[in-house]
Amino acid sequence: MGRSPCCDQDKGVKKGPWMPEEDDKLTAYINKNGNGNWRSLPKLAGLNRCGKSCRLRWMNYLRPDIRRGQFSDEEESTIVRLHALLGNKWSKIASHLPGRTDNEIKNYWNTHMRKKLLQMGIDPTTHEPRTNDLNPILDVTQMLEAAISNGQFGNSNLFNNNTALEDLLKLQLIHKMLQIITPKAIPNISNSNTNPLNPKPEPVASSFNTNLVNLKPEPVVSSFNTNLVNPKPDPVAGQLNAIDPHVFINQSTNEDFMPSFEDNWDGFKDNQLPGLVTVSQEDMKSSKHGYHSDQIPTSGSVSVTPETSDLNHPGTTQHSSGSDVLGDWEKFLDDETSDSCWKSFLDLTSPTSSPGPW
DNA sequence: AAGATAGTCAACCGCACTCAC
DNA sequence: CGTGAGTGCGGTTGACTATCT
Repeated sequence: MGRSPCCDQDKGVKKGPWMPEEDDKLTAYINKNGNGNWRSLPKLAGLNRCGKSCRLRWMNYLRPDIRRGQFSDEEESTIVRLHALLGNKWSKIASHLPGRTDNEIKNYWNTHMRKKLLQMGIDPTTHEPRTNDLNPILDVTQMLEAAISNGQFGNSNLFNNNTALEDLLKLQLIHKMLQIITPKAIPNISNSNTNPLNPKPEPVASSFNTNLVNLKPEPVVSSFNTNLVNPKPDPVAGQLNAIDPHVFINQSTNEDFMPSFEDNWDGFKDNQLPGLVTVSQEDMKSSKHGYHSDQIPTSGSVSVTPETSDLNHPGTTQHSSGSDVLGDWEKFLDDETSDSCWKSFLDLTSPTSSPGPW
């Protein structure tokens, strides 16, 4: 539109921090006359400021209903949820937080909450686990792919030979994904890095679940089908963007609504997962497929031996053999109450499924 | 103790929207 | 319908403060 600036900058209007006297003048004027026309207000109030500056000062600082000070946990939680829903619509977010200004929320987000989310391994923009945190998955996937096609494994194909190692690798993959989706529910296999191919320490998953995000395991299907596993748009996830179990958005109407997630969650948590599995390097080496020594992961959960593993996590069972674990998983997967998505997920990783990494 | 670096937050800038004319 | 004034909004800046070296 090419409109002229609201303030004639050549007239030397004051900029920068407001003096207490200016605040007094502005407050007194608005208290007396209201905040009608911002452009004419400065002159009428005897201020050498542009109207925009006056408006900003009033809206963000001088308004009597402004609430200042630390954000409460509840407010933080609300901001995270609303940001997941609305993005950087600070004014809309602010409208849900009485007494807070868009500017204050924006600053708080950029200085505190972004950092917090990043530390938790969450992309503050997408509210999804960060790509780097998917490396363990990708790595295991690559292992699986390599196992399928790599000549170094000899003529045998891991997947054509339905071995314990194959299953263990699958389970390892699932475990990593569960950890990312439900970090609290799925403890680490060990304190060591669980990424077999990348010895770098992972972002602190244990801090993932704070009162900020209020994480119960998220609806698995929507999480999986958004951008982690299946690049295809998911009809359910498309309508229910389950950033937070307590706040959903109907994207077609852009209105918040609260489905009964508790029921889903109850169903989910009742599905106790079988104990986690560890595979020692010896297991790998002794595999009948002749795991090439160069290919053996040197650290991480895949190579944790019973002697070195620290599996005394609550809910984690140490097994003397992989087959016992597989039995548990089999039961879990065969259980009528189990979420069928796990079955289909396992199917996805099988060689009979459609081509591609999954 | 002093300089460097990082963190915080008020304020500015410019674009976009609404509405009156 | 086109134009411009008024306003709202989001990104960015820069001054100030705290912490580190």
